[in-house]
Amino acid sequence: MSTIVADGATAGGPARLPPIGAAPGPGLRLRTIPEATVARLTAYLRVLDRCAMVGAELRGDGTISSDELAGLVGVNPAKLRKDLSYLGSHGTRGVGYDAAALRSTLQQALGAHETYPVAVVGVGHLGSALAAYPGFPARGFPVRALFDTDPLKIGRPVAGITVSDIREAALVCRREDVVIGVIATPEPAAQRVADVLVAAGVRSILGFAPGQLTVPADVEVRRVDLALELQLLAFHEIRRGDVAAPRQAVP
Amino acid sequence: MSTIVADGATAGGPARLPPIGAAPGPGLRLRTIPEATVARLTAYLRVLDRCAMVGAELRGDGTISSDELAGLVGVNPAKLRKDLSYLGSHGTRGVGYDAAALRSTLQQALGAHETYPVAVVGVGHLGSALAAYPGFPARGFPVRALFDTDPLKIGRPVAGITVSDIREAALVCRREDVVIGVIATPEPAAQRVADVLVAAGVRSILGFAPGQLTVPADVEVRRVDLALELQLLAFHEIRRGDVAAPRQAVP
DNA sequence: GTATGTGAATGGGTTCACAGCC
DNA sequence: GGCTGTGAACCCATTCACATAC
Repeated sequence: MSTIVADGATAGGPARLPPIGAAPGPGLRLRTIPEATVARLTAYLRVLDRCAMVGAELRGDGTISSDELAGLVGVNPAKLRKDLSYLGSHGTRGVGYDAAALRSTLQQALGAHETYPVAVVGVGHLGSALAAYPGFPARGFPVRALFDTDPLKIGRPVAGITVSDIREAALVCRREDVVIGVIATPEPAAQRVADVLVAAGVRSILGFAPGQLTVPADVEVRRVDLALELQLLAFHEIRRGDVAAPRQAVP
Repeated sequence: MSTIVADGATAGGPARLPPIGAAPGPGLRLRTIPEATVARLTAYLRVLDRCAMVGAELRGDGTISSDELAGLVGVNPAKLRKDLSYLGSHGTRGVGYDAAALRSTLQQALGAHETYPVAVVGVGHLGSALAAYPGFPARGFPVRALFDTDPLKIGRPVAGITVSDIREAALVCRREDVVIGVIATPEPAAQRVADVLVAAGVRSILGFAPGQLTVPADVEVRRVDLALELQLLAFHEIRRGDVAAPRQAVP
């Protein structure tokens, strides 16, 4: 399912959307952007951030071409241009993109200026690691609450955050403005936890347990299945014939 | 010489499945199977495993219909049938699939009877959690080696495995028959670690660091970008307008 | 009647190639 | 000259609908 975002210019597309006259909110127009594109936009922003910090990798005049940026990110230049065109972002033909302006546009479109407090449910090995994962706060996702059911864990600090009883989820999530819930519990508890998070008002969930989660339609769920990733790698091994077939099971 | 760049996106990657002629096992026809299908096949197998253990959820005669199985997994029945058709798996029209036979077919196709030893590089919070993650050995991926560069960690046991010096990667990987390498280091070290793993003979890599990894063409890389998952969830929040309106912008 | 297997239709996303502008 | 922006072609994946088989 694809989606939407801010835009200023009318880009290509089968049916060109009429320029929205009276924008509802403050100043942002909406168009649909493929999710795959959104994922890459964050990569572009990340690289531009790094360039901005290092102050290098772009030319003296502060511009960068689609070829250069695409090379840094590792994608096809045409894809990058099409991605950026969804934002109506204007580069300069014959020159490239103004790095600072592009960075600002991306930040705006991705909401990178905002902060999205996160709650992690399940303070086992994985949950603890996520609580301490530096990449989350670094990209605007501070972990502000930890939940568990284990009385031995509740009340104790993990990665600087006191573990709360899952039964207080509604209270704590409201207090901490939690926007995203992460489920790092064993599989059997995952659905129950999802229900609790939804009841607590969380409408975005990242789950690490395999198996489906049933949630209301207005709740967005993403799943990361770590074992599945290994399985897909293993499948390539099989296909290569690398793994010595131990037993020959032939029907 | 030819190198390939690991493509970033979580879902979007073009499943390149070259119709390599290396005839695999006899009897099993491994044509090109879409990667998305492979992912779902593992889900089907997982559900069938659970049914087999519980002994329930399937009818007295040991059959299960595409509607039933699809319902349990949470996918479209037509999709399930098409997925299974890639395996040439024969159900019985008017009846359904023999659960035991289907399970066996899936195990065979996915190599689920095999074991794929894993090495985790980077014994920080995340690496330690992965070393202890029960889902890995449960699905045939025992973690057999841990690597780090920190002298304080080397030689000490984590999750029952002694941490080795990364400089001994080649030796240890060969000794432990490591097939898959997992990179759980901070971002700056990721590329170096990938090089080391490749030199050690590992041809399947799962990376948790954002940013691209450059590896030889015969090495398969998958990436899990945890912060990106949150970013995509956040994007949906923005689209919904849930998050307090981003401050006015747009020149 | 019931449920599979599969061509056909649909839709999303990537790549190509070139028109348009600097 | 160089580089962006974008229609069009292409490819992969999902969904539909129905002929086929039990």
